[in-house]
Amino acid sequence: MNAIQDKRARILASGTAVMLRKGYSGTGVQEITQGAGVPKGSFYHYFESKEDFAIQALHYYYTPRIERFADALNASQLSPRERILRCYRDLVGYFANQEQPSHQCFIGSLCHEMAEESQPIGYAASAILQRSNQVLADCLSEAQAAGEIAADQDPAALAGFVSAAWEGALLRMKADRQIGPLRIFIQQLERLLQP
Amino acid sequence: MNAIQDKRARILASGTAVMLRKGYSGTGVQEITQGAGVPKGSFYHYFESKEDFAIQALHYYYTPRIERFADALNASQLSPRERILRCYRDLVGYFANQEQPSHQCFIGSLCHEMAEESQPIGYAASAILQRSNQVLADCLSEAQAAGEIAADQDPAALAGFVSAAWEGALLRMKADRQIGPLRIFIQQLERLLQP
DNA sequence: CAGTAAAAGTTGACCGGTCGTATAGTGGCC
DNA sequence: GGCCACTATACGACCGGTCAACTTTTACTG
Repeated sequence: MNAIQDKRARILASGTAVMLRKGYSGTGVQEITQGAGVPKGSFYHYFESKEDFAIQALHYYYTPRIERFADALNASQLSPRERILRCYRDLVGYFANQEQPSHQCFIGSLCHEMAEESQPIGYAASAILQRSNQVLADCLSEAQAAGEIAADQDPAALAGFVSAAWEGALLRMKADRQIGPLRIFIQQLERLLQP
Repeated sequence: MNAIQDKRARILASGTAVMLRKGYSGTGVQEITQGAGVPKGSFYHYFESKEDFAIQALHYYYTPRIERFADALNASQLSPRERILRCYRDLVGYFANQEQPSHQCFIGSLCHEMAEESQPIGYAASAILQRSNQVLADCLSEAQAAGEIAADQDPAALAGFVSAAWEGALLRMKADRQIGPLRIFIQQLERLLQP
């Protein structure tokens, strides 16, 4: 009972890590199971296919992250606007502390590679992005009610724009290998979140 | 002389198209040469390796695009701000006319997959993004001089932010299979480009 | 309980293919 | 005949996925 959960989790952990680095096509089932220390045959016992695995991995990876994101945006003594800014500033700080700024956006890489070829993966990715968007939109709505951002902004639309811009900034950082794009993002975000 | 250029170009054209759809790892050398109608053996006569090919393909694909982008942003009777907006509106219009909105961002997908694993690809991608950025920044600078956008904005930074946001919007469109994210981008861009 | 048979869970050897790449050769031109 | 741009072929490695065989659990019987 616990054992099967354990193996499944180990495959998920190992596979997510590898896919994060090498992408979907670049990752072999063998490499995943090897990293997890389980026989290759087990992979297809716990997952229907590599595609199915990727979908499970997406949820495995993002469920706790979205939860933490929501916590950071909800429970705080700061104003809604400041909570959002702090969130992103913290993220930038995290990357700034790396000697070689690098980041693998799991959902971004999976989308680019597979959203078109595989509808199920596209759906899963879309659902996760939507959930994350909702969290941010709720906080923006709160900020709007507090008069911290312009009243004529649609919170959901603004949330989508901010998420997209962040995604793009991460990609740019990856290419440039420096956090300049993230600093620009913060600077523009501050400007965007104004009454 | 012409023949070798022709074959090289055909490999580039075919390979770029395939990689656009399937990504770097998902594309086989065989598939590329098959699509180009040349023997597989020829591939390594014209390109050092698959990695080298990807870099050449990046330039092959983006050089004319950046040129057209620059033309659209330079030679026009419209104001700089309107030229930028029209550019992006046209792009959105293009996607809106597809029954199934889809887009493959070559550079985005290559970055996600390879920017980290392969430094040469990362460099090439970074250089192209920078060139594209410069074009937009120049136009923004012009708009600023004309008093169309806020004077305290750094044109280069703003250009980077806009590009990143566009990139993210495209990715989101790909996952959602609808152009909502692009419409949001336009709406926020209009707001961003204001005195 | 002990014994056992059926069911469920687990796995590694193996499948047909494709991968990126090296190289020995081919055919045509000086 | 010598040269060289070009390509057919072969290579070992690895791909995602299958499945028969093995092990463990479960359920039931005497």
